[in-house]
Amino acid sequence: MPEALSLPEVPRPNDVTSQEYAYRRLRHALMIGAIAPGRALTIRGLAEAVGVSPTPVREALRRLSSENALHVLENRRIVVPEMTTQRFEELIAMRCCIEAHAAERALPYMSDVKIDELEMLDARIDSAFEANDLEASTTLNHRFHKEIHATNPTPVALPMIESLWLQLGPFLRVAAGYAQEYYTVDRHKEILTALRKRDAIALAIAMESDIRDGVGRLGRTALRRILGEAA
Amino acid sequence: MPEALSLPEVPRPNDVTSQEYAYRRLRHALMIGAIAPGRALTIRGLAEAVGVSPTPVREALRRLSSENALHVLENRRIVVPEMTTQRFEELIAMRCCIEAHAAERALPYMSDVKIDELEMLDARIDSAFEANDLEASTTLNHRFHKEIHATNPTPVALPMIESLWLQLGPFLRVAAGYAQEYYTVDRHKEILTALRKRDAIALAIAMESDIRDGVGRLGRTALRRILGEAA
DNA sequence: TGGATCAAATTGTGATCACAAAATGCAGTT
DNA sequence: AACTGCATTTTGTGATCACAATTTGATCCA
Repeated sequence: MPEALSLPEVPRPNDVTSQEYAYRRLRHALMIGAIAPGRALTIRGLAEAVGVSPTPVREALRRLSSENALHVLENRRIVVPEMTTQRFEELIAMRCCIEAHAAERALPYMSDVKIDELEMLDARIDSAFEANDLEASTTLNHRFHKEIHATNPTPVALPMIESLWLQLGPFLRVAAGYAQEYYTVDRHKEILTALRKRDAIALAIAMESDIRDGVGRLGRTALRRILGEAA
Repeated sequence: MPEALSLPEVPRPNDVTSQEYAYRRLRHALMIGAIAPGRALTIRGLAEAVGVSPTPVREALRRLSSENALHVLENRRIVVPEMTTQRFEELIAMRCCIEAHAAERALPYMSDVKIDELEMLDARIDSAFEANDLEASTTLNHRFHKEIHATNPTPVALPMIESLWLQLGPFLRVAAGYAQEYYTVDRHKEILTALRKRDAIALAIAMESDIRDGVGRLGRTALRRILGEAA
């Protein structure tokens, strides 16, 4: 019998369907790395954990699978995907590609008050970081990026970016566990500077640096150690 | 009562689930533009059209929604998204961004025999194009691009690219209907030349030109006319 | 003619059940 | 101790049913 799965609580407004609620619970758990790569998920197990019947859970699982946050094996068993060097490198490269693109397109719509708000958000990220609060730091970092990309409302880019975050999520906690000190040079400051100057090229570079230095460096060292141990 | 929905047939191997089959039927229909933007889809209607019960259809619909090929309104009604100038421009720009990226990364893995195969595929596209066979021409064009991107097996990029095709699909037939003569300069030749030279920059440029000149130009004129008529 | 009202039909949602396939656990054998 | 064979349990799948919300369409009134 698999150990019971506990999903972090998530607020449930009155009008959300069971399917949507199951989706949010599971998605949030994956996003903050609460479920380890390789973990197998059963429909009935999730149904019990969330407190709904199997039917809405199945729909939630299909959604997550389509976002590539879950993987359905040929056995039809559903698992959190394992991370490999190749996949990790691809995810980071794709994040750079799309997020630089999205940031550049958002730049013309960026206002000074918006940049002020981003600066305040960055301060909160620093606090969460110093407090070693991985969940808050991850969530706030996502919000920082999302606020930038969503300045120009982009129905196309945002879902793709969030899918990439979701795919990196489960690996985050693993990576953080392997890095003795997971600090990052604060590239957000460079992003903010580029925004203030309305410098598209500097913005793209800063965005790429932030991604590669943050998750990128963290994950690479973690992967090296994991693979090293396995060998 | 809404007019009955007829979905193009799709082969059904013995071991595919009803849910997967419903997904494939609907996805293919959307991809080749067989369902018009704005069309509302009902679960029971689809279940009857596909010949399964509502349950697997619901899962298929969730998958397509997560790929942004369908849109769930607040009424919980599910519709094929309408195309707007902004969304169209975004989809094309995103295709350029990701497909150029993917093609560049595939380039080092490209063999001469593979390029030969692509050349033969391109010839078939020309034939389908001259025969005014929109479905075949669309399918083969997708295959041409997919063969390039999948040269380096990319579990990350491919699903995102296909999601973009899927979002453009329903609009394709509309666009083709508005263009009196939908011909395109054959940019595939430029792509092939860049591949043979192993020229990454030329490849990215050719890829972008192909996308913008093909669907891009076609859609832009169509949108202009549609919006012109509406005004 | 245009708009409000209300009953009937339609639709999405979620739980339950039955079934088949796969995984699991336990003997028994070598 | 390791492997095989078989019964049991677990698991995914799909159909059906009940229920609530929405939509539809006809009727009535101004």
